[in-house]
This record gives sequence, structure tokens and C-alpha cells, in this order.
Amino acid sequence: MARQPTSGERPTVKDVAASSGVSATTVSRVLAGNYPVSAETRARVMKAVRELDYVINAQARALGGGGTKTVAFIVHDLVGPAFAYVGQGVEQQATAEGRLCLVCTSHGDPDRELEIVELMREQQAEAVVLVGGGSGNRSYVDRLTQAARALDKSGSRLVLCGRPPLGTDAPATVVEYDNEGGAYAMTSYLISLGHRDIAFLGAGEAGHSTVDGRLRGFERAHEAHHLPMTSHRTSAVTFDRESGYQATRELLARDRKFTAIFAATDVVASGVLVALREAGLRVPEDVSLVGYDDIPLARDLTPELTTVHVDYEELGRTAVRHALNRERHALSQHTMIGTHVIIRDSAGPPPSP
Amino acid sequence: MARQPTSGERPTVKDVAASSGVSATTVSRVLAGNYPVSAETRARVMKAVRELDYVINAQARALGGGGTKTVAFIVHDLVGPAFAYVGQGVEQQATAEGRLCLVCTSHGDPDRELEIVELMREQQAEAVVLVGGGSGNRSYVDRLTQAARALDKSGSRLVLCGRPPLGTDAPATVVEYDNEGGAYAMTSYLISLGHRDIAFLGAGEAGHSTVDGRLRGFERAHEAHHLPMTSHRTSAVTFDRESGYQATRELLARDRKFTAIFAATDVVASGVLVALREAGLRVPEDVSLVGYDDIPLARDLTPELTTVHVDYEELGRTAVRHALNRERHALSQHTMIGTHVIIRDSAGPPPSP
DNA sequence: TTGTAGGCGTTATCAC
DNA sequence: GTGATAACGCCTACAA
Repeated sequence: MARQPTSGERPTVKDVAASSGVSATTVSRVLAGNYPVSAETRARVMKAVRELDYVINAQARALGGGGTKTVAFIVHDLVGPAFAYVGQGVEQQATAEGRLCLVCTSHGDPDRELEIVELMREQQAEAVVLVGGGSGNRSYVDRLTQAARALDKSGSRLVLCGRPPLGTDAPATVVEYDNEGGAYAMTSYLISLGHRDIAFLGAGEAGHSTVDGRLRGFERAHEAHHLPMTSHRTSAVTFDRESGYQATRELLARDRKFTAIFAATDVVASGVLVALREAGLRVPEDVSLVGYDDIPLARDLTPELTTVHVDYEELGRTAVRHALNRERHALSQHTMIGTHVIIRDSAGPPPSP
Repeated sequence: MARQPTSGERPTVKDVAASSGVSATTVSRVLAGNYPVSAETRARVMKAVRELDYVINAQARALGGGGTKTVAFIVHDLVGPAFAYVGQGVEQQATAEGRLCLVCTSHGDPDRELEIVELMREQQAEAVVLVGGGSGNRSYVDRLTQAARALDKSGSRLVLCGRPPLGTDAPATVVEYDNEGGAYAMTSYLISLGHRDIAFLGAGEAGHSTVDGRLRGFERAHEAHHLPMTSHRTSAVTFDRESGYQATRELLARDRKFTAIFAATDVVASGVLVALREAGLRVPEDVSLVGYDDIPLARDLTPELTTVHVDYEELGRTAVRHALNRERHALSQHTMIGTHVIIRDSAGPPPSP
């Protein structure tokens, strides 16, 4: 008589085997489909599978061999629009390559981030994608390098997505986008419109790779055009709307000479816009405003925001693709994704004096 | 001599045991910390753990007993703001309860959704959270009910987050928010402002639980105030900005009597706003506009959008909390989260005739 | 306090 | 084509 699994218990290959009168090995072969099995046997097994509503145990499979078919991505939080798009890309590519996706949020805490990497090593994730700019702090970079080596040793791969490489001796895959180039192009655009006094509102602490790159592009453009620079960094540590609002108010209180504002992100720009409007300043007639990221919000602002486009979804896809299909023994990989200016309505010529 | 694991291989408890001169069991006990071990032994073991850079194998642990400590959430996509917030809540609560989070996207495809539920059963996820409104299609509901039973049998739990229960005999946890109540309150608000001809722009096919609920609230408010209703549903199947834009253009082409528009979502409202502005209509002077969801976008529109607030993050948290800490043998659970009107600047009295 | 034996569900290996 | 058997790495009895 076919063995009936205890009700309320999950059936196993053994149950299927018993129920279809074959060995567990044969059941495994039918399911894997990578080994010759007679058509008749296959049919019997499949019937039992359906009747028992059997599904394989992924943990057991991973243990026996085969690996976990899992990719992890670690992100500050899921609600930042840019993060969400990267996540979307990661999930998409992971699914396309037959992998499942683990998500974790670090809320920007480096210690938590390293903890999570450790957790992912326990989980045997095939790739660990770290999303978002990170700190350049020395001890942090060292610990991350060590984590990269540990992952490498267990056949996994650390991927840095949207931040610079750790060093050439760290086994990691890096997929960046061109913060500096985009900021350079945007600044040049403003200069070409006639602006000579541009305020850069870069929220966040120094040493943060993303803002640093953008600021560098801003500076380089000034140098290239032989222009003095009036950069205005704020002490805010977040990239949110509120910090853009506050920074603009402070700026307006102490300096009204600038004719354009370059906000470090679109979200910051949305806060800037509110402050400008409250001060009775029109955009772009009185002051031009540009952002960075080109998230959907950019088109919802009034006026629609001129900004730098970054293909975040592609960033995520590339990260997974490279991590999973890299050349054997290629120690480090590095890809740079281009960015470009999207001209909308928030920037124009400076007001005539 | 202590056994050195082959370089490039992951160390196991055995390696740690050999390296510290104790048995594998003792290592396990030290790591679990739930069993008395002499201080000296513990120290030796921990030292070996550090030296070998050992981490436990989560798959093996799950297999031996203990379970996977994993929660899955399935969502249309990660970039919709509402979805992102629910995901944030799910991840947050999962982490708080010591679980890891698997994400999958279904892109609104019911078949894919059921496939994913199956995958999660293989993964032994402790809870499977289905996020977002779903179709009321009979065969779909039946298959989902069957999936719920299958999950229940393996000790897991299906959670419906933001959609109505499958039926009282399905072992599932449901966490909804009050679509009908919020729409009722908002419609009443518009009526109290003096509006008598309100267009409801509900993108999406009939049978979609979220829109249906909102439309029901819209209708009930009209009934309660003894007002005839002029509902306008569009044929668009998406909830995006574009569908709001198109729907509004069609609406304007055939009917200009309405004095207010109730958009099914904030994102739809953003498209409506563009179309209105293009037509030279001022908001709220010429026509009032309200939305639903209260995503950050609502505050970035000009004028800031009057809308219905939904605490999506709490929705996600509640989903996980209930799934993990339910009473034993409670077949079905049902929670409703409240919604409320947020008054901003996009709705006012109708223009005097 | 510590060690030994067996099992979790699957797949790889080796026989038949 | 099919079936036993031994891993995989951990944990929970049961002994000592």
C-alpha cells in the first residue's frame, strides 16, 4: 500500500517514491529531468507528485549540492526612489537568471551593513549587492575588503553598486554611474546659459562617494571655464526634501547673488523649490534650479525639473549580470554607466541685471 | 595537528572542532549558546571560529530543524511608491522578529503570482505576504485558496495585504486598509465644499479590489447625501500618470460640467493635473482635484494634493506581525487599517456660476 | 561538562 | 533504467 504522509506534514521524495512504487533516486531524477527515465515511470511519479502536492525542499537541495540560487541586495531603505529602481533591476535580472532575491535594509549604518553581509554569507547567497554610495572611511573600507575576501572564498561575490572600488586587490565587482561626468555636463549647461554664480546644495557629510563625485564635476566645470566657484555645502546629513528646504533658507538669508542652484539630488531640489517659492522667487525667471537622478518626481514638479538622468534599473541589472557571469579568476571588475542631462523647464538664462 | 580546511573551501563545524580540539557538538553548543559549556572551552572554540572565519550554514541549520527564519513578500513591482512603503514595513518587522526577507515581483500577472507562491513553499518561507489589490476572478481565488492550504500544511502562512479575504474557510491572514471608508470621507468632504458633479477617475479593470472599494465609497457618499452620481471610469488598465492624463483629456472632450475630480490614486492625480493645466484650467479655482494614497508625491505637486492617507508601512508591519504571532489554529484573521482625509490645497469650493 | 549516533531531504556515486 | 548508499552540515537525543 502506498505510504500516506501524516496529515499536516510536508511530503518528501520518500513519500512520492513510496506512493509511486519507485525509489527516491528515481523520483529525484524525474524531477530534475537530467537523466533518462522511462516514460511510464515518469508518468507514475508525476501523478504521485500532483496527488501529494509535493514540492521540493530548497534547503535540502542546496545542502546536497546545487547551491542556493539566491542573490542578496542591501540597500539603505526601500522607499528612496533611486534605491527602489536599483532594487527593481536587481530583482529583474536575478529572476531572469533563475535566482531568488533577498533584501535587507541598512538605514545607512555601516556596522549594520557589515552585519548583513555576514548574514548573507551564512545564507550562501551567490552574490551580495551593496547598493548606494558609501563612506570612504578607512577602517570601514578595510572591513569591507575583508568581507569581500570571505565571500570570495565561499564562492560568492561582493558587488558594489553606485560606489567606487575598494581597491584593486579586493575581489569585488563594481558598477558605478558617472556622478562626476553628469555634474560636469550639467554645470557646463548652466554656464552656457549665462550663469556665473551657481550654488551647489550638496547635503550630506564629506567623504560620501556620491556627493563627492557630483561636487567634483561641479568644480571641474568651473575650472574648465576659468570661473571662480561659489560652492555652498550644507551641514545636513540627509538627502531629503527637508534638508533642501532648510539649506535654501539659510542660503537666502546670507547670500542672494547666485542665479542658479544645483541640488545634489532631485529630492533635495523639491525642497529647494518650496523654499524658493516661499521667498517669492520664480523658477526659472529669477533663479534656475537643477537636480540629479531624474526620478519620476522630476516631472511632477512645477516647473518640470531639469536634471541628470541615471538609469538606476540598468545599474541593478548590470550588477547582478556581472556578478553571476564573471570570468573565472577575474579578481576585480569595474563598469561605469553613463549619465546625461535632461533639459526641462526649471533652468533658463539668468535674469538680466 | 589541527585540521586546516582546504583553502578556498568554506570551514564547517568539524573544522572548528578539529582546530579547537573538541567535538562538533560542543562547537554547536558554543555557537547556539543554549547549553552549558565551560568558559575555557568556549574561549578556545571562539578563537578557532575567528581564525577560520567560520560562519554557520543557514541551509544546513534549516534542514536539521529550526526552520528558515525567512519571510517572503510578493509585490507587483518595487518602484510603485505604495508598494515600496509596504515592502519597507515588511522588511522592518521581519528584521525585528529575526527574519530575513525574500522579494519577488509578479508584475500583476496572476499566474506568475501563483508560481511564486509555489517557489516560496519550496523555500519554506514562514510567511508569504501578497501585497496589493488582486483580481476577484473566481478560478484565481480558488487557486489561491488551494495555495493557502498548501502553505498552511507546511506550517507556513499566506498573508493578503491590501486585498479582501478569500473566504472564511481559507487559512490566511488578511490585513486591509479601508478603501471604502476613505473614499466615502473624501467624497463627503467634496460635497461639503459644495461640489455636486464629481468625476471619479478610476483607472483599472472592474473586479480589482482596491478600485472597487474606492468606487463603492464614492457611491455610498452620494447615496447618503441623496445626490445623483456621475461616475466616469476609464478603460485604462494601469494606475500610472499617463492613464490619468489620457482619461482627463477624454473627459474634458466630452463633458465639462464637473467641478471636481476624484482620482483613484495620487499618481493618477499627477497626470490629471498636467492635463488640466494644459487645458488652461486652474486647480482648485476652476476645478478641484483629490487623490488617494498620500505618497510623498502629493506634497510635491502644485498645488499640494488633498488626498486620503494610508499608512502603508504599518500595513506591511502588521502583515508580518500577525502572520508570525498568530494564535494557534486560528484559521483566518482579518484586520482593517483606518484611512483619513488629508486636506491640502488642491480642493476648494466650486466656482460660482 | 563533553562526546557519539542518528536523522533532516536531497543529490552524486556506484552498482545492477 | 533503476536502486542502494553515502555524503552535504547541522542539531537533538542519549550516553558517559
